[in-house]
Amino acid sequence: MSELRIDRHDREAICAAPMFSALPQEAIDSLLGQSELQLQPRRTMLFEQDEPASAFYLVLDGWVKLFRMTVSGDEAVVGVFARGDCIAEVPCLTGGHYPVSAEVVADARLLAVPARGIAELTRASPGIGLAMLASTSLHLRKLVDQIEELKARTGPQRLANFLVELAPVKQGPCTIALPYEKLLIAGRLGMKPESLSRAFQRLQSVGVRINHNTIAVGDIARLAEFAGRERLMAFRCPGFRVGCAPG
Amino acid sequence: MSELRIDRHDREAICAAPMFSALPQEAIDSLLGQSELQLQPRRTMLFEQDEPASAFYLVLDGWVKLFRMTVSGDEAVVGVFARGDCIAEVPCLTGGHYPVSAEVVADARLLAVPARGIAELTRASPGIGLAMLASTSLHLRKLVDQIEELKARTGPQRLANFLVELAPVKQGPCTIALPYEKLLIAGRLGMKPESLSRAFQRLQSVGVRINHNTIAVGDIARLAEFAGRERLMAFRCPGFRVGCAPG
DNA sequence: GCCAACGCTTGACTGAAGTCAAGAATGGGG
DNA sequence: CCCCATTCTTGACTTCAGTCAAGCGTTGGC
Repeated sequence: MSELRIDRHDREAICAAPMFSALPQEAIDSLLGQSELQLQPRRTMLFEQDEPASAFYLVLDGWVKLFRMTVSGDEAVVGVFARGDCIAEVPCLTGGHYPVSAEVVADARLLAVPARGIAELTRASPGIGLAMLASTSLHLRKLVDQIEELKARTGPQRLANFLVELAPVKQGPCTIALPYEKLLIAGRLGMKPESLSRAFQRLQSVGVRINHNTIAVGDIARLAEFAGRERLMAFRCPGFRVGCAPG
Repeated sequence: MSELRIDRHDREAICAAPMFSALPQEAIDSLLGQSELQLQPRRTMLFEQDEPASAFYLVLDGWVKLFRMTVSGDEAVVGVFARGDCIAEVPCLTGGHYPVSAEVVADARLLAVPARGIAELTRASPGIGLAMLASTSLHLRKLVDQIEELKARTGPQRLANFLVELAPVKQGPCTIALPYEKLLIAGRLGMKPESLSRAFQRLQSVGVRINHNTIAVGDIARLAEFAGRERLMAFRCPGFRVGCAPG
């Protein structure tokens, strides 16, 4: 729709993406020639689950959420993607359908690469299959990480881990600006907003202060240790009894 | 170790695997020539997480479990693979490390394809990158399915779904033989053996009878419907009270 | 044939997280 | 400016699943 140009800055981001980095310059040029720069406002859909894959996207700015609608109507967030991330390149190349839906959750600038473009390129420059595999490999890892996380960590631990990944430092104190709304963070971490609130509260006991969108961490290393802890059963009150005695 | 031959029957299974099906006959021959047929008994490891990927495996018989050890020492099962399934082809091709560990959980016959073999083949027959992408695409889908399942379904629902996938029919009654031990099924479904036991009990109310390793289902369609239900809060007894009255 | 090991089940209890409902805070739109 | 919608927080309650412990049944070794 809009006449937008790819500037030098964007070009860097594009070339750094795993799926482009292994390609020769002219292959990239060819793809960029067919691609379109899009501005998509928040709350718009890039594509819906089960549609035939017609294009893949590279995020230049903003945030995009990948999710599935479950039978019961609520959504399962599969990932949230930012600048430099590539979305749906696999179904595009294999000629399949999108396995998830994609929604813009913060006004985004995107590079949309049409599927037919890749199909051609594949014949012209055969190495591209391998290049994409590198990209896919990353996605696989992330999904496996997510499964491990869901199976083995509690809500507060997942949140702690999320914060550690966002943190600019490896140890010592720091402050973190939450990248998007808590509603979405909750989805990303596989819990309800109420549970997220409580998870934040719990983290106060390991030196985390919350103020709207900014988080102050006393010691990142301590937070990281908490995230990896073996299913926190801390906070046990010794002589505590519940309800009425039996009999 | 053993001098085993690939018979016609195995060849069929190999050619049907997504990552081989798109390859020309001579490419397959070349790979098979370098590969080794292995017999691996139960409880042996194929590879460990973080080892450099030296070979990938195609399962011809038996069952192989992929998992991760968590910091706390218990394992998160990422998948359980059977005849026709391909394991670890991606890290092999991209020259990375295994992202998970693999253990044989039922005596297995495996085709082990060395990594260097693929590297060569990649240069000789450039389409192979795409072929593998097809295979990878499947893995991605399965992982996404698993994440959705963990996030949106209860234990009994996951079990119901597991049974439905095993069932030979789409509706009506049938009996199912559990493919491996309940201990492993529990892992695969992301719960403890105790919880699995209870999940089986719950399923009795939707027409499931359990007898050791064989499951009798009254109506598969009913079970499938239960699996997709919106977080079963069924089975509430109207006038039921627990424990002692308050005050 | 006995005993130990293992896989599985059961019960009682605890803690984790979803639900429902009510309110505070924020942020546009008219 | 006010109003309404959205987001976030809090509280009370319920359900789900893990833990601990005991018990049953099968299997395999001696």
